[in-house]
Amino acid sequence: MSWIHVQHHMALSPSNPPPPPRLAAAATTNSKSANFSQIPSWVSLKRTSSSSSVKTTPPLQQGRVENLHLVSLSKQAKLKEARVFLEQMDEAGVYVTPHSYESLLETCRNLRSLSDGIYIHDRMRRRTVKNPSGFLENCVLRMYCDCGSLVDAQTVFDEMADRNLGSWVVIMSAYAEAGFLDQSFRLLSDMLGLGIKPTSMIYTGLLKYLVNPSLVEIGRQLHSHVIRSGLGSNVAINTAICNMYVKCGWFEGAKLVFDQMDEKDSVAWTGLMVGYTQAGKPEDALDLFVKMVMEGVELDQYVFSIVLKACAGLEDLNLGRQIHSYIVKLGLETDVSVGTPLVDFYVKCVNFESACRAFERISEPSDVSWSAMICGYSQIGKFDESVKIFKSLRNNSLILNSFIYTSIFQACSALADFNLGAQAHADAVKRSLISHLYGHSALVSMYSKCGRLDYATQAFESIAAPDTVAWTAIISGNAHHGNASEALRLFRRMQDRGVRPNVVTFVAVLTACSHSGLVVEAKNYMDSMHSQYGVDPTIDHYNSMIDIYSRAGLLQEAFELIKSMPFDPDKTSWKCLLGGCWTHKNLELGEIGAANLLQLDPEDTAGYVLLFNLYASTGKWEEAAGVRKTMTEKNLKKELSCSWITVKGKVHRFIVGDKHHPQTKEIYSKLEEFDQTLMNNENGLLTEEDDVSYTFPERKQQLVVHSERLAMAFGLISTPTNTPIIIFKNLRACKDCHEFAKHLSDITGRRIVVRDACRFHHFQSGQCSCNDYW
DNA sequence: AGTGCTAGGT
Repeated sequence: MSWIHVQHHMALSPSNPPPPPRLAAAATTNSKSANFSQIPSWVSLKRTSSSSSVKTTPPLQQGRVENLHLVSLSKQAKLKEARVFLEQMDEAGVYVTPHSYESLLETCRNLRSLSDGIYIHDRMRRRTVKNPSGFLENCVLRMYCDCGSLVDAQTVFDEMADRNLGSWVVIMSAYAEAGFLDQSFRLLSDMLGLGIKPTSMIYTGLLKYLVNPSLVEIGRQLHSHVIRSGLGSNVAINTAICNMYVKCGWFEGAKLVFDQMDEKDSVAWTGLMVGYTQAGKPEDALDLFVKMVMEGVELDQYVFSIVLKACAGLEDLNLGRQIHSYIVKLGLETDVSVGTPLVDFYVKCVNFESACRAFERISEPSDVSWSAMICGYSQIGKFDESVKIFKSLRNNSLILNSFIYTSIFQACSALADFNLGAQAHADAVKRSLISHLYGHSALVSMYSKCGRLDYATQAFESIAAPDTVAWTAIISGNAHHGNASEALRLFRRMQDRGVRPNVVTFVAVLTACSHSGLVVEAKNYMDSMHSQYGVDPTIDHYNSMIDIYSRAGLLQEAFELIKSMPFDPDKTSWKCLLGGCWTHKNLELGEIGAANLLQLDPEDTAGYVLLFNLYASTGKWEEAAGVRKTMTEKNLKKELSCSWITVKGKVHRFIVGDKHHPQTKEIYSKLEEFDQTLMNNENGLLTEEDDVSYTFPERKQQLVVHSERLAMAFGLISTPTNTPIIIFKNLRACKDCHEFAKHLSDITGRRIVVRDACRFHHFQSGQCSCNDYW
């Protein structure tokens, strides 16, 4: 039994749509030559009695249903099934129509599946398609080009019987896109040699791949050729030339061409504005917009998207609002291509409420619109809202893109949510939605900030060609985990690979030095930044250096640097000095530091705390009392200290002296097992966790357990002994708790990781990775 | 035919 002898009828007409494919149900009664077991019943043409009654309809073309099924498989991107089905059609001798081939080739192109494309092409040559039309040949050609096999494309092109202008466009553009401009131009001269007159498509196909400053000379030559060939007034070509010049950074050329265009529509204007905006000249783009409006050019949604981007670049809230009202007047604010950049504009101007309102007006928000909102929430620190959007998009099977995943990795970094971060990572891998570099760098940083430097390293190693940002992420990760030597080794490896460090890289390098007390090395990096790397130090670098000197007790050097650096010292500069003065008990410089700090910000709580400690540690109790009094008068309250730990995906938060946790009893009794001399606060200093009233000497008996210890104790009783206890806290670790963690790691044999506001501490066998230097 | 918005590292 073969299909081609079976009658066709109306089963597939619109009024009687086919039932959904029932793949398994159809696997029944086929015999002999062809095995049709995988064909849905509505394709195999065995019909029941009811169908034979519709005899009035003329039989459709033989093989029609099979070809429809083939096209349907290909449209669903089921190329594997399509190949199996093709073979069955072959065996049954069913003709495959050119339209089916066209559809299959298109799917191969879209999926970039060269192997399937080769298979289809082979089959076309072997089988029925003896004289393919020029159109179908072009489909094959385009398939090879899009699948990246220019060699095959060239062979097809050379052997084409029915070459048309489209064929030339396809192969020339493909060579240009792949960077083989010499081949494109070789073909252009072949073409001219054959007396074929190129159309505008030929030129625009080439011009769009010349948008690189190094190619501007070639672009100029092509431009002059275009003029000589008589196409100098073609709008499309001139627009493309204009785009090429502006994206090559040759603004005069672009303007010249633009001004000489007789007719220019919004596309030409938009292109030029894009060029200016990308080149960091948003003002010029906005000038063009004003001109455009005055000349009465019709404005479309694309115009507004780029204008809003320009406004966002300038963070010009006023101008943006004016344009917004213009958009509303034109009734364009519900259009997703206008609404989305509008949301982004308000986010960039840190006006989240307006962003929300703009978002609400979009009639059909796209994944890009949601992406902009996710960024907005992250920007105002509402990372949990970002995560909420992500989860609801995912649960509702809405479209997600690599931008969204990148933002979610960032949110997980900020929330230190390892579980969600790892889940999102797996999810993104499954959907092939990790952006090549952006996503990977965000992953490196996410894993590192979640305390998993091992995963961060793995994520980094999986990047084929890490760029400056990716290297910086892994260097910074090692720096914060206290692996200074590894950080510096990576810094050298980066340079060996020819990747240039930038300002941020040096922040990471100095951070590594700072956390390990590498004063000399830091000084060398600082000195070589400008001379050797051409990177000018910013105040952040100077502050790092001040911090390094101060921690090392080189307070005079720190002070000299503050006075001599080419920036006005900011709060951080003085705070670094003051911190060092406390640790190294230098009253004189400490008072200078505190005076300057409190002059810059009289409300800086940390400044008072440091000064209090400085006085207390040098026995100046009267002065210390004065500081405390000032704090009370100013009603300065410290940020509430808290520590948290994730157990089985649930976050357990503790504050100082917390007794709210359901397992409070077990937690406190666990703590009592450990040495009482390691209770906190024994030295009477004010720590980050303490309320001022608890820490005064006369009150020192009133001990309150720090949040960090509560979290550690809870970790001990609720996690398996072979796993590290990972604690996060919002403030810096206090010295006593640090000692306590060392002690705990020693007697319990557990690995303990504590991330405080500055860095990670890895405790093992009574030692900390920071070597007590932090 | 030629055009747009969203993302990484301190």
